[in-house]
This record gives sequence, C-alpha cells and structure tokens, in this order.
Amino acid sequence: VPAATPAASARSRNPRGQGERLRQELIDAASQLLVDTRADEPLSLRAVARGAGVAPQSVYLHFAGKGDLVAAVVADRFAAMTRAGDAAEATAGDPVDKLRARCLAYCEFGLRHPGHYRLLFDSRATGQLDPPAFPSPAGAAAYTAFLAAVQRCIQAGRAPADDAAAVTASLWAGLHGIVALRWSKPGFPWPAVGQLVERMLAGLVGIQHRPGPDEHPP
Amino acid sequence: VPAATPAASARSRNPRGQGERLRQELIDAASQLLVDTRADEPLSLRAVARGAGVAPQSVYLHFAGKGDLVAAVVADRFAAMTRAGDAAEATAGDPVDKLRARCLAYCEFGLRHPGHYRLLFDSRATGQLDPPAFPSPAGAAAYTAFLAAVQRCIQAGRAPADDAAAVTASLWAGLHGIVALRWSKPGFPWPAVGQLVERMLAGLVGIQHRPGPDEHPP
DNA sequence: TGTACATCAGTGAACGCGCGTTCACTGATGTAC
DNA sequence: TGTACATCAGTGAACGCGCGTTCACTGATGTAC
Repeated sequence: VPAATPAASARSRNPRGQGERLRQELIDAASQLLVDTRADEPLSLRAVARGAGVAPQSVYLHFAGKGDLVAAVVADRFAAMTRAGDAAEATAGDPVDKLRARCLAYCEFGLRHPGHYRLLFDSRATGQLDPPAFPSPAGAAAYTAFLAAVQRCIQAGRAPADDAAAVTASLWAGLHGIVALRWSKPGFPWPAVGQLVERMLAGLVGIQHRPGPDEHPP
Repeated sequence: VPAATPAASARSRNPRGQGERLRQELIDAASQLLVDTRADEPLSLRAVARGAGVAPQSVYLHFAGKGDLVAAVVADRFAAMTRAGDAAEATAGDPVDKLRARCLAYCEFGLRHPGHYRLLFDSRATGQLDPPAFPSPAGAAAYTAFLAAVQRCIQAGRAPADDAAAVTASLWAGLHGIVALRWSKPGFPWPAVGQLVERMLAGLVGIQHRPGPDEHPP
C-alpha cells in the first residue's frame, strides 16, 4: 500500500499548449499500476491520478470518466501487445517459425505483464469497459494476425489443410490457457512454456515438430 | 444494483443449537451472488450478509474475516465442480468417452457458472484467498481426475504413449482457454464448444475422432 | 510599450456511498438447583 | 414446580477508509489593442 503522498510530487504543470501530454501520462501511470497487479481490486481513478502526480479531478480534463480512462488503457496495451507480436514474427523467415515466434511472444507478453494481459483478456477486467462493446478493433487485429500466420503455414504445405479459423480459435484458446492458468495456479508443476507451445502447434495446427538444439527428447 | 433492504428480510433466527446453519447459508448466498457476476468488483462481505438476510457482523460468528469466507466459498464450489465431473464420467463406459465427458462437463460448468469458474481459476479471484497457498487440495483433486482419465486412455491403447502429465497440462490449458476466452470475448465467432473439445482431444491427447450422429463433417 | 482580457492547466473542498471490522448489547432458550 | 443463571444466535451503532464525481476557483501565459 503506497503512502498517501503522491508518487510524483515533483510534477510541474505542462507548458501552455501541451495539456494533452497529461493524457498519455495518465495512461502510462495506469499501465504502471497494472504491471504487477495480482489483487482483485479494479483499477482506481484516484490511484491513477496519484501515480501521475495530479489531483483526481484532473483526470476529467482528458477522460469522460473512469470507464473512458480504462478503455484508453486497453487500447494502449493492445497496441503494445500487437507491436511485440509483429516484432517477434519479423525476426523469423519461415512460416512455421513466424507462427511459433508469434505464439511465444503472446505467451511472453502475458507472463511478463500479467496485469496488462488480464486487462485485455480477463472477462472480469474487460467487464470494466464502458461501453462493453465486443469485439474491439484492437482485439480483432490480434486474432487476424494469428489467423494469417496459420494460413501461411497451410499454404506453404507445412500444416494440413483444415478450417483455418477453427484451428486459430483452438490455438488461441490453448495459448490463453498456458498463460492464464500459470498465473492462477503458480504452485502447479507446469511444463516449460516452450514445450506447451510446441504441443499446441503440433497437435492443434498439425505442424511437425523438429527437435532443436536445446530440446532433449526422452 | 439491489435495493438497500435485505434480500431475505423474512429470515428468522436459527433455533438454539443450529447456529452452524448460518455458515452454509452464507456460503450459499455468496455462491448466489457470484453466479452471474460479470463485473470486476470483488465479492463483498456486506453483500453476502445482505443476501443471507443478516447483519454484516454476523459473518464473524462463523468466519475469521472476508478472506476466510472466500476460502470457504472456493472449497464449496470446487466440490460442486468435482461432483459434476465425476457424475459426467460415470455415465460413460469407454475410457475415451469418460475423458470426453469430463472435458465437456468442465466446459459446461465454466460456461453455465462463470462467476464460480472465475473464483476457482481466475488469478484475480484466487488472489483474494487468504492465505494465498497453492495448490489447494481441491484444485489438485480436479487435476488428478483429468490425469487419471488420460492415463486410462493411454493404457487402453486409445491414445499414443506420451508424458501423461504434460498431455494433461496442455489439455487443461486448452479447456481453460475455451471457457475463459468465450466469456472474455463474447462477440467473437467461436466454434461450438464440442468441436473445440474434440480438437483438443484429437490434437493434444492423440485420440482418433470418430464422427458421432450429431456431427456433420464438411 | 503598456494594459485589459481570454485562455489554459490544472487544484481546493466537498458530496454521498459502500466497504471491512470492532465493541457493546439484546432477547430467547435451555439447564442447575 | 419455580427461579436464577448460562448459553446461544444474533443485532445496534459506530469507526475510518478509499472511491467516483461535481462545482467553484487559481494563477500563469499568451493575445488584442
């Protein structure tokens, strides 16, 4: 529990004409608060204001209310996740390696930033959204990138022909389970993330697994 | 938002010697509150007391505090889920049919009682536990039942020999994804639960899919 | 070159609310003698 | 058979807290004339 004094007490007001800066500062403060949130408490407008070093009312200068603020944070974090997935995919050349890289980037994002991941994919958190409109454009973009990666594998002959949308949905479900259950049940003896991802790729997409240098088959 | 008046205003006090009844009444009231909870708000001790028709202080007659109450609700709901899974498995004779029945029962429990499922498997909810000890005996029992079902399939020759623990972990992850993402992204065009479960069984466990009477292959 | 004024980036103070928890109390029911 | 007492199942009243939101205000900075 942080002290009652603002975290950024040294903040000075933005220069005239730069008032919009506070908007991003508030989004960043909310992201920072969520980074390692394990508790069940919803994001608090007053905590965000404290994190940004401003009074609670100042949030209303840029957002219509708490729901609007949360929606902006969701959009910001979805963009960050999409960027991470695209960057990972770009480092691979092969369609299979691209799909694998995107899957691993998805899991890594979720495991490194559990609060952000939950904000995007946990229904308790997405229930904070105002209005609760689904699917969001950002969420649809994340799915579309996976679908394209799966389709490329099929077209390259690296995966059997199948209903690509259904394959992608099952793959997404598998990846979500890998991430979400690991946070939910940290005491469970989970296999390595890489091994689980490989099982999903082999079993759900149908990709043949070629053991790499750091794989040790029994 | 319910009215400020208690939901069960007609409640009369339990007869002498039957004070323990209130304990279960409180657990039931909490379960009822969670049944269709979509919001991000944590379970509230005062709301539980209102639901049971007693004053907030009465909770302390049976529980040390909010955390203790939540832990009791978790144990109660885990028991209900285990019962549902066991009952579903008992209706099937074949090892594969037993495993499938348990998987479908798992998904059905999660989809019919999202608030209960989240209490057991969402880290935001499990984070309410006091103390946050994992794995809980009840959670371990749920996993063990799945592991046994997978092992029976392997021993019966209905699934290829593999690391049964790793197979079960990946299957669990897949089932969790089927349930959790469906609540998180209700606007997404999800395939039918049965089809996704069949994909998980075929791909992750290695069970051969034989089309049933209500399956319509393209 | 000075001055009145508009704009901008915020803040001071307060509102009513629900929360978890504590302390002292009540009133019915059983039991000892 | 009557009565004092213990036990039991709760409640009355209050505490301090953080929450989202509203209204009026401040003080610095730029602009028109």
